[in-house]
Amino acid sequence: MTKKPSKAASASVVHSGSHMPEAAPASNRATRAAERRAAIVEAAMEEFIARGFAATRLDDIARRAGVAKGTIYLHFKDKESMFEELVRVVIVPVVARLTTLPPPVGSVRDLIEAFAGNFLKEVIGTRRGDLVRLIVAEGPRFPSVADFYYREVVSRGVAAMRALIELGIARGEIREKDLARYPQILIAPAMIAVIWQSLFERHAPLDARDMLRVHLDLIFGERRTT
Amino acid sequence: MTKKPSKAASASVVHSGSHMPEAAPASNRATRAAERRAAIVEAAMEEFIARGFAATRLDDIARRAGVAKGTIYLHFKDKESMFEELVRVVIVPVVARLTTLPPPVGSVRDLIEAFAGNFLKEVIGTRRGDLVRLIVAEGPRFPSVADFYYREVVSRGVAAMRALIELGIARGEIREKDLARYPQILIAPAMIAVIWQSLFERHAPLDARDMLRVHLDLIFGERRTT
Amino acid sequence: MTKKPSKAASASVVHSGSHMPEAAPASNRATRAAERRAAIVEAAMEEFIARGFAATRLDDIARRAGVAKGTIYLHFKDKESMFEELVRVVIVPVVARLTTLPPPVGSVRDLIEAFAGNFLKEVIGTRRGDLVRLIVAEGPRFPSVADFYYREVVSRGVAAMRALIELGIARGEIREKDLARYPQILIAPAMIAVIWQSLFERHAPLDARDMLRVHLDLIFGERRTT
Amino acid sequence: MTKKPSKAASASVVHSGSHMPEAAPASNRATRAAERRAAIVEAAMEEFIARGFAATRLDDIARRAGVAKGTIYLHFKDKESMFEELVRVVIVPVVARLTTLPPPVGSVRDLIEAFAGNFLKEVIGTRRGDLVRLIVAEGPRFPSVADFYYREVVSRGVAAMRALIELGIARGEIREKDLARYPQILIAPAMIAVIWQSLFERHAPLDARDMLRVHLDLIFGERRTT
DNA sequence: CATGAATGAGCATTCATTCAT
DNA sequence: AATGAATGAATGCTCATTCAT
Repeated sequence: MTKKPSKAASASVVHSGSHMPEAAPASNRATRAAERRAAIVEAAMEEFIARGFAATRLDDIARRAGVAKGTIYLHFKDKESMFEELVRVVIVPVVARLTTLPPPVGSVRDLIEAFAGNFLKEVIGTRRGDLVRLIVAEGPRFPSVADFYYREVVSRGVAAMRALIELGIARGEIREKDLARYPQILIAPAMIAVIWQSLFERHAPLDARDMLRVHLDLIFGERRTT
Repeated sequence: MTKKPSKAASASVVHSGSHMPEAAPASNRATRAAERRAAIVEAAMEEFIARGFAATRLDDIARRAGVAKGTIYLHFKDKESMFEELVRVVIVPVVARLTTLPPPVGSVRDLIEAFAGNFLKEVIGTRRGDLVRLIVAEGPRFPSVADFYYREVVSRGVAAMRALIELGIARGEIREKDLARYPQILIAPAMIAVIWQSLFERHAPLDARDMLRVHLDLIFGERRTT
Repeated sequence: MTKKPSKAASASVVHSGSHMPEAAPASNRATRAAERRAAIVEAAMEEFIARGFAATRLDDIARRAGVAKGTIYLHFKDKESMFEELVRVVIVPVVARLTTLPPPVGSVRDLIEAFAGNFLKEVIGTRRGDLVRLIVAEGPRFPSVADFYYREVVSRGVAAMRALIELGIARGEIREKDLARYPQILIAPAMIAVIWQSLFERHAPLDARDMLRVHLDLIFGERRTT
Repeated sequence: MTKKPSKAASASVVHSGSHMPEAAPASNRATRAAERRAAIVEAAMEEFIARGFAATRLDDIARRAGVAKGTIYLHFKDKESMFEELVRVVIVPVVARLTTLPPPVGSVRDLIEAFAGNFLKEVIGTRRGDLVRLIVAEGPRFPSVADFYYREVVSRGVAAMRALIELGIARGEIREKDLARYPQILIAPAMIAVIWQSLFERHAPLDARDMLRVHLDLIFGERRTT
């Protein structure tokens, strides 16, 4: 019935950040295919986040993407590989962006605060945050997804945090030396914030930015000047 | 063929802590019914944890519980309410146990360490830890579960932690006064440990106990004597 | 809608020859299951014969058998194994009957005529004849069916015919000694008759009985008295 | 990837016997179209023989023919009419060849042996033999194919055989006068040989040539000289 | 109460056919 | 003419739920 349901008008997770001149018609074959594929990925992510892998219907994805059901199979082998590729496609640019840290000028705390700011803006409370929860939810049934996520995001993030922590210790900004062994502690409140937004936001709103600040105070000692 | 698969011999999550006289033969009607119900809950939890709500088949639950499929419907209205009741049934005794804190003798750090010890033993890396991940996974599709979990576990846990933090601040054990506004920070590494066990244990084992100790050092200042 | 579509009233291929007292109610669980299974086999055979394996819809089989689609899967793993088992179930009793030849009294020609008479009555122009054509049609795609058919029917039939031919040669009834090397020649017109009925009956009716008689005249020499 | 799979290099069934000057470049529009059509027919026959009508995918035909899927629809209305036309196109030249019998010099047996030799070389164990089996398989679902096959092949073949048999009877070569009423008996072993090759060759190889010789011995009396 | 055979709505996937390029 | 991306009806199979025994 409703052929083109306005194509998920919300800000695209997939394309955000791309700088290609979308204004131009640019409707050659390859472009159209890429657009459709992106629409499918976008729609699939919405549905998977909202319902989980097993409960998501390809019919709904197709409808939301504005394509026919069969079209999905022109781009993905089956539902499972769609899910797996989807995670890759969405995660990779985020990682790329987050790991492009500003040059190490200023204090370690400044660096970490910049990182946290990015995270707050790009992940917490966004579709991407929901995706993190989705990975937590489906990881055990999709080892390849868990593997990918560990390899591309977690291990890198842990390594980056460890490097910063060691720098902070060397410069005397961080007192607790054992922290370098558990960079997870540095990240934990941010992860909790992500999950909290998904599950409990309506029960008790959480000021993630303020919480992260308090957490950094705990690690670096309270700041004299805000 | 394999009709009665010996009912998942592992330590029951459901009954631990119950004090009903199981020793007695007690094969009256009511007892038998209660046993069956417990077996179903136990089996359902295993299956839901392993596959998620949507992908779990009642057939498998019945087989694991050693009952017929129809029997499940004598105890639960349908799959959804089974899941919802299941979470209640499993969560309640855990909460009861965790909140039965020892009397506030000794330092606040000692109290929190006792709590963390319990958590390490009873939750992290156990079936109950998996249940937490399951709630994170299915929460958005089961508002009643998320509501229940928030009300019974999260809000209580947060309140309890806040009380302890305030006590610690009052006694001078904790320096960071803002921490009382975000007890989540205190709990975050424990939650991360729970999730880490489920998803990344095989990629990189995590010494949760040691990590929690480091985290407490961060909050209370390093301990002079271990 | 049409719940019980009168269950293919035609003479059952599956049960024909059984002498169980169907008059009795006899509706215990096992009996009912066997009846349903038989109904499915019956219906499946009709559909497979009429449309071939690939073009047959399980929906139609179910409707014709008077059961729900899911019921089929209580009895057969999938469409393929249903087809394979079906051939076995239908073929076996036919083989049993045909190989129960009358005791070798009288001439070899009498024996073979008795056999041909059976074949005319039980196979040519019947559902079972159609099944033979179906096996010819689907054999290449179902090696297991071709294997089974060769092992249970063809090799036995060839061996039995060879024994009769050798007996006929020994007794001087058959002159052509090389015939023992190709019992297929003896059977060939009967097979042609089977196929002719399926394909060309409406173009040119074939008196199979008379044709087989002429063929035997060819082999044994013309009969003096019919 | 493998766009043009070199077009099934084996001897073409479709073109064999054609005398068009393929050597010339001859790339005008009409010729190119005819070549494509021939490639499609060739590919379609391979696929239909291998999988049967219903299980054959146009995709596979197109790939094998080295054309795009849509191109098939420039030559054929749909899958059904492609199958129907295909049978015509392939059968006609075979019939033409087989019915071009050598002038009736020598004995009737010689004529029939010449015919059998042709059949052995051109049909039994070849792609065309498979096509016969395909017609047997799909005939009931394609009355037009069965009609065509009966009209063009079967009725002509039967008439030709009958003429030969009557000649043989008249000349005293054939004793069994009733044979003229059932020319099918003359052809039956050849048909059985065709089917045997398709289905049971790997179970028990059949020397078709020798079998046909024995069959002729049966009809004509054993030959004095080989 | 307990059972498990039976049901049928629901869904992933396929593939003949169309049509814009 | 030729292409192949797109379509969507069709179909095999699953599984939550029911109910006669």
